[in-house]
Amino acid sequence: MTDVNTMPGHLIRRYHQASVAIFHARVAELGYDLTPVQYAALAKIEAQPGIDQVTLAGLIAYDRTTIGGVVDRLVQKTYLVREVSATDRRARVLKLTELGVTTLHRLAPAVEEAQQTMLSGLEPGEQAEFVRLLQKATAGVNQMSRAPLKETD
Amino acid sequence: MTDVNTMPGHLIRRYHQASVAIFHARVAELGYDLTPVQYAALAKIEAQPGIDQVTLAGLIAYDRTTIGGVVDRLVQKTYLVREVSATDRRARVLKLTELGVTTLHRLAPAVEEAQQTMLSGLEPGEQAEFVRLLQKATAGVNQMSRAPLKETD
DNA sequence: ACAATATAGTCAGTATGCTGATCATCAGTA
DNA sequence: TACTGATGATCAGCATACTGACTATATTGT
Repeated sequence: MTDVNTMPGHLIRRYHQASVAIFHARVAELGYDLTPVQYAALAKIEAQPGIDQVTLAGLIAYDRTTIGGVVDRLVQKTYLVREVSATDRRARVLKLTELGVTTLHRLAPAVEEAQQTMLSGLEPGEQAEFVRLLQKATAGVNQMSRAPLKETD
Repeated sequence: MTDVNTMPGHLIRRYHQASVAIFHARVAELGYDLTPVQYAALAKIEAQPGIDQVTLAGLIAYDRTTIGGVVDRLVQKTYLVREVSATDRRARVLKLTELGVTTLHRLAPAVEEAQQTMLSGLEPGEQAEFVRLLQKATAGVNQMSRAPLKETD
């Protein structure tokens, strides 16, 4: 009898679910309403101002269709500015606003705490090993996703 | 500089993404179009015929709102029958159809293979340890999800 | 220069998940 | 019995993700 609750795929789904809930709770405590995906996008755009949407998607392993909506919402919240690229009129260039930068820095500690909370079921000694294996396992299946990571970072 | 690509939350999102893609690919090879969530629901209903939606949701850690739509689609595909409970007119009782049972059994090997593929980035020795840690970590954050697992199984 | 191809982005449609509200029904109690 | 609260299910609305198709613009090859 193969119980779904012992299958990696099902465990991953549940863990992801909880991880999003934890992130949301921490961020809400500070009075913000940013999703993990939105946060990751902001963080990457800060690191590489002027990045276009497809490159951004590659750097954080998003689907290029999804990124459009994410950027829309961030622009709407005035964390971002999206402009047509001067060198390629197909491309949209992304930059953080001042509010975007402030928000990102203000949320950083809460995001770090959320990561710790996600690992709180493990012994301190197990946590590092788990993250190592998670990185390795994720790297192993990277190409099987529609939105693989492309680290030209 | 804390890169999101080293954060557990971000890794688990990516891993989940790939895991769904792998599942979908394997199932599509057999000519089916079932999602991981739909498969898990079918598997649990087979194990407990006549289960109601809330109990089902608890057993596989779904949100009770989500389960409605999942069941809708499974009913539409004629894998399931949903009837008003004889003992509690609020509740909907779920049972597999013959097609549902056949499909479930036909997909089982592909689902097993998908689980193996998800772990393929790890050494054989690491896989068991990873699954153990994943189970432990997931159990540790179970209560922080809106849809915690309730195993009265 | 022109045709073929590739790329950036969007749109429509579908499936999970969530929040918060509502409705119907059930169970316990005054 | 009538009231109160709890519970099963649904609905509206939003945010990720996916598929597949489409437009506009660049690039490449002849």
